[in-house]
Amino acid sequence: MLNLRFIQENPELVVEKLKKKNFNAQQIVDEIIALYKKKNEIQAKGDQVKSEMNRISKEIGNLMREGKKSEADVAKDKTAELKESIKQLDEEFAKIDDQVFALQVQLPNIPAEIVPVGKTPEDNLIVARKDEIPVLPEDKLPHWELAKKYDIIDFELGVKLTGAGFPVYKGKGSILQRALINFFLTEAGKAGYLEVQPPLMVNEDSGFGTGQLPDKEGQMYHVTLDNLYLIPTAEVPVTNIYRDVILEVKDFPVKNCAYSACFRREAGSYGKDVRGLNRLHQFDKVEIVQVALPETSYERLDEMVAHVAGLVEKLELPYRILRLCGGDMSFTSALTYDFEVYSAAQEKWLEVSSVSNFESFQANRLKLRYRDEITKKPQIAHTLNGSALALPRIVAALLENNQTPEGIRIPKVLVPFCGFEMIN
RNA sequence: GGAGAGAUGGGUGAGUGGCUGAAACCAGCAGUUUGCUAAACUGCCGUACGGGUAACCGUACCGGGGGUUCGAAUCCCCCUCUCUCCGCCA
Repeated sequence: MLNLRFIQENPELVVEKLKKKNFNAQQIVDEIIALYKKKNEIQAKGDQVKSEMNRISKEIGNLMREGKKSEADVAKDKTAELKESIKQLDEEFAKIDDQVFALQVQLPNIPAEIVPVGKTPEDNLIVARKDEIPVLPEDKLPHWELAKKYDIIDFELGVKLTGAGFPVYKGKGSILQRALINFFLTEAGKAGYLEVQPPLMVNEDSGFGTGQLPDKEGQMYHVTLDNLYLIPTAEVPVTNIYRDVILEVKDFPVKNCAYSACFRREAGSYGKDVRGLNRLHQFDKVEIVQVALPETSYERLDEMVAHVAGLVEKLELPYRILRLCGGDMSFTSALTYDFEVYSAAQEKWLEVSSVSNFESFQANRLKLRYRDEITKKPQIAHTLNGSALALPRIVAALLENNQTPEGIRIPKVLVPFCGFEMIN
């Protein structure tokens, strides 16, 4: 959510910058400014009337204490009109306030200066690549076939228990999952992230704080009986730790990591792109989250990107890093880097991580602030997060790229976590 | 699920209709004293919106929403959450 004052003071800038996200903000911004002006007028008027009301009330109190009941009654007569006026102004104010808010939440975050112009994933900018594609035998298999061959992931069993997109990991498949989670958390810990285990369900306030609600309600599983949402990513509970918090400068940088299962409805996505592990309703992910000072948040973003790059390197996977173009970025992000690994049997790139700086967009909703050392006033902080990493597509690439006639080779770095070197 | 108690500023905790945006204490910040540390003393010390270059001023906020009243942290209603006991249970 963009700051109201900021919109009001920089309307042309907002409209201009949002064009990069292929978003025409002109009308919304115009309406916001008109309403904002009106809102201020009503507030000024209301505050004045309330001030008068408070003054009379105090006077009545004094008169009563002095026993001047008849004078107090005279004063009381004056209040009826003021009271009615306050009621009307309050109602009008609330109405406009709601209208402004409804418009405000429709505006996406402003993209950073270096975000490439573009509309589709083709316009994303490849900023780094390490893409020596492994040479696989003629009879190479996609991961869903390998999963069946070695009996490590059972998609049909998941359908029986729950439905499509809820696979059952078995034996070495299950151990591989556990090993990856442990590896990712260990690496994050080494990089200074404090590990947390968050709840897997969140309330509405949390959903709003990170931007899932109200716009993307259909993406989450909703437990209606208790009005809770299954988290689509640990970003939601972990970032919301800092909702309504005022940090001190000495608290920075704030770095948290968390493993969680993630739940996504993925309504409307079917077909060959969702085969096997490519797109699931439930999957595992280790997330890294940072709260940063505005002036250093882009340094923190670079640090996070470097951390994620280190992970895919250690897993010996071909990868590339994309700087997302305006049209492919999320609503809430100011700058996003996607990581893709190459899945050599499917012969396609799979997104395994998305690392973003949200600047003050989430923090505004979260009321996440820090106390400025000089002015001592609360200022909006910046939030960032990234996958480090999401498991299923990593597993898909590992299985496909490391298949050999003898079985599937486990990358060296994972062997101590797995306890075996081959899946066979 | 049943019964009861409660929700006040960073923390503890006072406050049953006006002099309370809120005592006191602790923590924190600035200063005085001090050879250093400690202690003592003095002052400051919530957030948001609006106005003002600023000092500051106005308004709102004592879990959330509504009501009574000239006036509500305080009285009434609804909701949420927390705690205690009982039941159930990993």
